Amino acid sequence: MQSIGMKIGVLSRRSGMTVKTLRYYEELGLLPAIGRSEGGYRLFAEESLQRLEFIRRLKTLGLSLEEIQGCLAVHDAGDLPCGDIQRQLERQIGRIDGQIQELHQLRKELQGLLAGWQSHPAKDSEVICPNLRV
Amino acid sequence: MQSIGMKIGVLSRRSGMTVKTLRYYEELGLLPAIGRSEGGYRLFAEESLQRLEFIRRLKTLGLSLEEIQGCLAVHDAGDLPCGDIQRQLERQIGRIDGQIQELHQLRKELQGLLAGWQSHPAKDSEVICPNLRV
DNA sequence: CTAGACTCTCCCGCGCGATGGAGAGTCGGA
DNA sequence: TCCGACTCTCCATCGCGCGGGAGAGTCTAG
Repeated sequence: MQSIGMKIGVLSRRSGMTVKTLRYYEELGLLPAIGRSEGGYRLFAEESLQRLEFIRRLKTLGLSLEEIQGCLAVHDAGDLPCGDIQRQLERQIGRIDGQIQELHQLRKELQGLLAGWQSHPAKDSEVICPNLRV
Repeated sequence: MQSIGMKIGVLSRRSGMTVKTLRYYEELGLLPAIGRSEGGYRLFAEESLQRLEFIRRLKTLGLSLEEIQGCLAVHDAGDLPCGDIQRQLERQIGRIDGQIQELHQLRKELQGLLAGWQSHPAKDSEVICPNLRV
């Protein structure tokens, strides 16, 4: 007695992802089906559940589907993807640091403007908002 | 002798924004033209330059075109938009703080994972990456 | 008068990760 | 046999701020 794979609706309920999303992932190559039923239905292996947990986890960590696909390709080649994932996560920290920097910079600029803000400045026909001088 | 308005190419060169962008802004109602020439060309007033500087400034501060449009509507009603802009900038600071929070949270999570990362963990057929336990 | 610069409208595409719906086919239980 | 649940493919849409290009018309200098 061998497993013949589950249909997409079952995988959807067991994984908590929508049918649409699963088809989308399959289309991208993130989630290979083991085949099709006679009627043309996708059939998925049990391992698909692990795979989806993995995808979900890396997504919450901010990786793109493309990056996740890279990690899965290493896994599918039979290797432990840990090294690859480590590099991706380090890259992700770098991106986050960059974004935090930018946001701090922007926040500083906004704070500076608001610090000197005058609610009722003299009108100046040359500018739209005297506080911004533009 | 009165100004008859400038064509879009002139405004583009003087403002540093592309013709496409100017048409887009006009379509959104951000940048009203004073009319059309006989041949159907958009004609813009000198004030369009101030307006574009204003838009550019608020864009660099992270406001959406829709929010900017709100500020310009106040201006066009004859009022100083400073109060409105102040509220928008405060909102923007709030959004930024939220984003910074999220990024810090995510960074913390990533750091935590990488801190205990093992380059060559024992293989575990139940998971794809033992370091993530998924 | 003509070449070429300029402008017009209209429609498509991008990134990213999906979501929604139409219309058709498949499957299982009563 | 028939209903309803399920699945299929294909195509469109979202947000956001534009960019590209086709095909047609307009203006201006020589």
